[in-house]
Amino acid sequence: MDSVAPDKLEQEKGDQGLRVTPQPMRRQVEEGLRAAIIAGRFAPGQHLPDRLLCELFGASRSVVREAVRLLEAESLIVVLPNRGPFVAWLSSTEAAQIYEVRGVLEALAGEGFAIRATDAERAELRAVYERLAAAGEASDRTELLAIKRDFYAVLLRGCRNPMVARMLDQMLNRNSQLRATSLSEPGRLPHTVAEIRRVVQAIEHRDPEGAWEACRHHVKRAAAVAVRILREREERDGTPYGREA
Amino acid sequence: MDSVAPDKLEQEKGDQGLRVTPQPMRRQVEEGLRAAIIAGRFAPGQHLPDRLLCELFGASRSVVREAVRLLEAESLIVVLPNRGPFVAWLSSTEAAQIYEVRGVLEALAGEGFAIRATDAERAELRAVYERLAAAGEASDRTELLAIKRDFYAVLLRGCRNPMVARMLDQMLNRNSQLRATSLSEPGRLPHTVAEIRRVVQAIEHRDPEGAWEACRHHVKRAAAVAVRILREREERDGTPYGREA
DNA sequence: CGCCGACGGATTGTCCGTCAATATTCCGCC
DNA sequence: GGCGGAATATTGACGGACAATCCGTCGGCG
Repeated sequence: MDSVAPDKLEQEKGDQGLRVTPQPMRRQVEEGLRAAIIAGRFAPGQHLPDRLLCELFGASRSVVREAVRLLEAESLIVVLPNRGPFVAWLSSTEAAQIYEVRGVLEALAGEGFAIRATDAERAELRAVYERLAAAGEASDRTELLAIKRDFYAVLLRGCRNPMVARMLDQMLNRNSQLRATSLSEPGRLPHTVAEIRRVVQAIEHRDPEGAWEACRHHVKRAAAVAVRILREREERDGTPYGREA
Repeated sequence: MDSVAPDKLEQEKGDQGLRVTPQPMRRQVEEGLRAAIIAGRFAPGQHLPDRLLCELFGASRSVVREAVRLLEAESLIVVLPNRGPFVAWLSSTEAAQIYEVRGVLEALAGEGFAIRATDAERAELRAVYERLAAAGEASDRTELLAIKRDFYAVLLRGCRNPMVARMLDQMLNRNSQLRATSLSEPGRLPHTVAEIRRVVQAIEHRDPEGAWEACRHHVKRAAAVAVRILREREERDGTPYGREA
């Protein structure tokens, strides 16, 4: 059994370089489906027959099924035996657990950023924060979500730990629908801005412990709001997953 | 676009109950392949042509490819475009990053166990620890690895947080080969036992903070040993992945 | 009237054969 | 001996086919 090791091949994904060959079809389906779920274009709990996905993406069943398998591993899709794929949904307890994990990962990312990021990256983070602070209550949700997405993009890049980035990214994807609702909670925005400011300030002072605490604090607050909303919704209409189109 | 939610279906995996229907072939391939990689039956960096996997598991290409996709999402397999799947390998810096993530997750698990585990589970954990303490230097690696696997099984069950369990399980799988080498480091075992004892004691005292610190400390120590060994190995033979049969 | 069971449609799980695109190997040629 | 190109192997993707399973419906029966 030979174990020939590929020579100068990188397994990192960051170095696709100047590669011009198109992504394989599978990736396109995978990314499209992931984006659609994260954006809430499919309702949680919705059934996704592979025939539907086939004609939606214009791909064959093999490709669709492989993409579904990947998203299943990310817990964005749940595959029931002999029933097929469903869009994953969250109960309030699951959401609380996710926030718990997200808290420590985000703290780790903040700490790493404070230690290892470049000055340019610090400035970038500050700039994103300023955009958030400038966005008043008037801004719509999509604007706010975009800013927060950018914030995390900078944070995950600057923390210099692809593993943290991968895991935290999964967590953020997993509760992306929730973030939309918790961000739109009336009166929540000023608190969010203040919490993020603490993170940015700690990072600018190169204070890893401070960044750690600020991140954990922020996630803890966000979790409290999101879980409360989710629990209220569950009490109101009995089902843990939405039914909006 | 209807979004009919399946009624009392659970998406948790823990409740397969008394289900007697055989797992789909795909799961068998997936689990077999995962187990083989974790056990080190394939060398890191080894190429796994799907034809090989097909006749190895007696399955068709579709099944094999879907299983590979899942393991790709777990980072146990790396798929190079137009080259196919390879067994993932670790550089010393990647290993360090994994240990960093594993540290906070394990701390979170320990904390959760201290807070939420039942008395029976505490006793179980203590029992596993006693087995570890009893196993002298004489024991072979497979025995030690089995005990540690049991330890983590109890820990992940008792922490009452399936998300932490999933993530941490992935991390443990990812560096399973490393654990074998770091456990067999001469003189390391007594330290390991002492570190684990601190974890168990803190949990028995229902001291979440103590458990947190003890877990982080244990992982930090294990990381130091593993990364050092890996770095030495890289310096010695230049390649970050083994070539043993 | 309501429950139970059989039938039929729909969907998944799996396999197979085919074809194009790409990577690897090897061989002849200069 | 090095180089270029053909031959081969492997992946990426497609579509059809078939059995097994699940779901809803309909009809029979107590």
